[in-house]
Amino acid sequence: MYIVRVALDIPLSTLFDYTVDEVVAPGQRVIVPFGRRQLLGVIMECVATTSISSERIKAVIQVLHDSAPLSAELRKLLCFCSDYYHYPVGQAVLSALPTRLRSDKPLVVTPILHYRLTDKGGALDMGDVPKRKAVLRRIIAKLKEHSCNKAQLTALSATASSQLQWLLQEELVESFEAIPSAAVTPEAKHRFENAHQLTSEQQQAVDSIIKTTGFACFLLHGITGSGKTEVYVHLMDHIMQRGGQVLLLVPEINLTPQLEGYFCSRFADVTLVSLHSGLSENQRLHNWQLAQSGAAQIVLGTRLSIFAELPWLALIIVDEEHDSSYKQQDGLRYSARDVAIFRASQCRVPIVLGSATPSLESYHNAQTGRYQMLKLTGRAQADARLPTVGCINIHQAVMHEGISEKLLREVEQRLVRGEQSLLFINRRGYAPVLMCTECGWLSDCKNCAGKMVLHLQERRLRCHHCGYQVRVPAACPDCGNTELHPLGSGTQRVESILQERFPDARILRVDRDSTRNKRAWQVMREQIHANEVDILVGTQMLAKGHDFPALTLVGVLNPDSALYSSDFRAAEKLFAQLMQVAGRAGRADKPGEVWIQTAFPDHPLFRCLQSHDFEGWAKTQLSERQMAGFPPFVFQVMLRAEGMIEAEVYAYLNKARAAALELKHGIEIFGVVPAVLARRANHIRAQFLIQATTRKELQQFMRAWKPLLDELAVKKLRCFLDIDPLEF
DNA sequence: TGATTGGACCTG
DNA sequence: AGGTCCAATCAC
Repeated sequence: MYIVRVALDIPLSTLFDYTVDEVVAPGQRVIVPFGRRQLLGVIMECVATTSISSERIKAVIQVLHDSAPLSAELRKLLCFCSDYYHYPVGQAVLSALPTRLRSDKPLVVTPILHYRLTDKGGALDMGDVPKRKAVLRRIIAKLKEHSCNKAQLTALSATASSQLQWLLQEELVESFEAIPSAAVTPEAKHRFENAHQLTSEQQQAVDSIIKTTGFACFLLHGITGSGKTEVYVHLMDHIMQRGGQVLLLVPEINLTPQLEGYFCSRFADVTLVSLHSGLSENQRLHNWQLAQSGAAQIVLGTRLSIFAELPWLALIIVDEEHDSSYKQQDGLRYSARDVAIFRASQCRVPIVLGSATPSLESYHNAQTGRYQMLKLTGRAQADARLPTVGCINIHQAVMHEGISEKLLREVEQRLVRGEQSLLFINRRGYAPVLMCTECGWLSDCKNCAGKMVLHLQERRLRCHHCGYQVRVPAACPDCGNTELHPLGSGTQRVESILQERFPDARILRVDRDSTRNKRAWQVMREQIHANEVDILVGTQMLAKGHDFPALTLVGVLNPDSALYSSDFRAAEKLFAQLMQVAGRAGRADKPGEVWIQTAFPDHPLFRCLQSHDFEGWAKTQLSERQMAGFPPFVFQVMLRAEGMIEAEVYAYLNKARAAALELKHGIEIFGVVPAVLARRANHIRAQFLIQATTRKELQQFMRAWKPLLDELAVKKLRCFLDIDPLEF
């Protein structure tokens, strides 16, 4: 008879002890009785004794052998996260598993179909395939390199799936089942397409990283176009030569198919898998197991892939490390970048944080010597120039409904020259609020403290916080006045203004509304690349990744709200975003121009942007942060609560705050304040902040405070702790 | 009078 | 979380 300590998906910070009569290993999945029900759990420890009396302890119902046990390394990582983020250990463990492994239903492994050329297809000469069938040619070319799964092929184009059907019908391509292999040691069997000569800066960066043994954290600070990806490729090659696995984190799902295609083209015969929430359950499990068995040499994924098991992990890369999507905003509120650093140190492997605009946290750590700074200052293609950046003072310029005459002229020039323009505005919909010209009525949401956004196309007012929508009223609901006036502009309004001014221009709007359909964004990217678009209007979606070679003009419409935001990170975020969007312009042989419409053309943010001076910007920001006592000079935790009754929310937070003050830890405890959106979906939201000058102090305080918090917990309220919060 | 509903308590 | 137990409240 053995005793095991089991992690269960229960919001309690303990493990549960069970007896088991067979020999088991930690990390195995088990089914256990829990109250009246049965739950799936993971064995975290095998122990000799328990404090649970023999009458109360129950026996494991079944030990599952259909999946490999979680490694000690991953279990330790998850325990660290549970501890650091003060989140129930069982929920932390279970939330890291692919959904199929969290269910107590037996695992039926449905094989993933792969595709390869038949003999008939292999005999096909590229000359036989019509030039006009570009997608078909790409599929065949890809399959000539290696077999692919469906996801890899459909990533090539929006129409790839129907072309694949045709190829199968014609028996040029056949499918076969890929069986997840048993544990393997990766072999250096790949062929490396070393297409580019590294610049000396790139070579130096690669050399510094590969010469380290054990843990080291590098901040790869490289301007857009300086060839960070090429550094990654060379590092990966080096690691894979030695039989190691590489974990590459990227901020968004949208970026994985392109990157997956790119790395596959650089490394023939490499097993690369992606991990993100967009995969089917089956595919996700399959890829997870390929990583776990060691068969996948490269794992490319979003934040959740930081919990992938990699027995031969030898390098972690976090691309665009400043990106806030690395922070999970519900449940286990982890920062994948920070967890990655912990994981690298635990595994004694190097980690590379890459960015053109590092987070001030990382930049500060590099300045103080905790990380090693590696700089790429030159563009990889020597002839490519940085875009010129200028400001248009909106108080001195001739404006047409929010767009300056100057910017419109610039757009016109691009139209004449057959080049593309991009107008960047971080607001979707037609106008952010509708107003009555008579009585001043505003389109408030009935469930939230926010305003309903006017969507003219759909003729709806929509709340972006709770999803509530109504038809646009014909008259003011308060006074009956029929003159309702849209205030401010969003992407839809900019699109219609441009269409009016340039009736013949092909305008494409890219925001969450226009790309809601799964395929839509990919179709649009293809249109942009095929030069079927003259003017792009879009939100931050357009700023991330993706080169648009014909793009030579970027206009930024109203970024000023970030300059006087209550969120101390708003300016940092804006700088990164503008740097990124500016990087879209003029990447090929044509120089790019960026025009920013602002009321504050002399603001240091724009000054630094004009001279492409990240370092100057970072230094002014860091000294401001130091004076104000903000991160990265302090470490924070936020306690938030939401509930239907305002008094209950505040009563809970005030009690929690009193308990914190009572502990007399000498750390800073701020007052209870309403959240930025004080009411959302009819729930009152409030919060308070605690900060300390070191992580250690904060964690010591948390260890004393957390049990008191658990005692205060009220069922009717949703309460949660956010360690190292990014949003306020 | 039984039926419904909400809160406290517990899970090994 | 989700289930159970128990008591207050409700409809007739």
